[in-house]
Amino acid sequence: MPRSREENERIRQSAMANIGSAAMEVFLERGYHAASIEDIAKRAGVAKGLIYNYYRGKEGLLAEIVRARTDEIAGVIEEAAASPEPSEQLRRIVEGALGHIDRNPKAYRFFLHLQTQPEEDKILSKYSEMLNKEMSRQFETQCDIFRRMGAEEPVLRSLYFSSTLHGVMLMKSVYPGYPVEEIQALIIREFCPDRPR
Amino acid sequence: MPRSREENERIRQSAMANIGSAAMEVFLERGYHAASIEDIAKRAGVAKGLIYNYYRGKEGLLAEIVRARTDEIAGVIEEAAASPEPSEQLRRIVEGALGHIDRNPKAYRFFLHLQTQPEEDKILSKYSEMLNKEMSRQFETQCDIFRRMGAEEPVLRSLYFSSTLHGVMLMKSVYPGYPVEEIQALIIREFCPDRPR
DNA sequence: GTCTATATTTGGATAGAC
DNA sequence: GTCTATCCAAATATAGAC
Repeated sequence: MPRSREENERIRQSAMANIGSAAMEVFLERGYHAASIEDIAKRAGVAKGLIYNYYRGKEGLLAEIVRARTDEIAGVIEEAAASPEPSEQLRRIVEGALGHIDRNPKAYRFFLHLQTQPEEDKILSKYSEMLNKEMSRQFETQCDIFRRMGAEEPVLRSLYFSSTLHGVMLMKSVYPGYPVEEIQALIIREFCPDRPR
Repeated sequence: MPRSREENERIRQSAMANIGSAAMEVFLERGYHAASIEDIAKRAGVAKGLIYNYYRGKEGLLAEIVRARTDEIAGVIEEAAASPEPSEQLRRIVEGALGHIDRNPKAYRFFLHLQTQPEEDKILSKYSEMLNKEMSRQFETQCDIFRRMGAEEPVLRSLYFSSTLHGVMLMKSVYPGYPVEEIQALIIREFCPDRPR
């Protein structure tokens, strides 16, 4: 007796998710170029061939992962924007960004690895581009926040803020024992003035 | 008539340097994994086979480049240490680091790409390790500087300083129009108090 | 000392059986 | 829907001629 359509659909969904998360794991562990389809198939417990049934190939897998990441970045902004207070918004950005990286340092490392890909790499630079674009959006919002806080040079200040924040994320993702908590406090003290004054 | 030993030696030196710098160029342009020996040979204007006469292979070429980089890092510290004034030392570190990256953004990007290589990549993580070690040395010196400046928490402050500095380098190497000059002024204002007080 | 030709390996992708 | 077997391209590395 043939499987029902619903049953098939469920199987497809589950297989696809399974392969997707296996790919995520292997990419984080090995990096994009060094990761092989073979590895991913092994990790997912399926045959190589099956992967091509669900994804366009290695690049298709990456595309999926990058999309998930941009969603995540957008989520942090959205979270921050929910507050009416600019100083509080900034604090949420800091906490959102550092909290996420603290939970999963390998992920940020991977994306950083991706973003530092040489531009000449036509395949990968496309995805690096996507990440940059999302970060640009975040940056715009940030500039607004600084404007509303009455900064003299909001854009420059926002840039300085971003630099610091990304520097911290970078260090955290590269050096295991990095004390995020303390540093986070420093950033907040530096950039987020207390409301009551 | 056979060539003299000196002549041979000269030719060897020159060929080796030629290949080495070609490798550097191609690595910066393409990244380690994507760069092929073929590319490097073409760039150097020699045959593929010859490269193996001078280097152990692709990895040997990378080793050479990383060694050059660690020397460069050490150079910045040395330069800074030449000043007796701690605040001035710090300023030299900032200027040295940012100056270098401004002159050659691709290089920093490449090394960052290398350092964000997943740890599981046994081959590359070795070189990533070498870079980290040199940076640790730099960090130690930095802590001393902050100590001598009378900071309350020199290590934490040094860490924060490094984070900011590397964040700026990261942004500069990824975003073309990044205004290093202005940001550099901000850092110096923040971390390097004027001597006369 | 350098080149050309070739061996070897690896990994992405496809075709067809079950 | 999944697997096995195979193809094909690319790239590292080596052998041997000049």
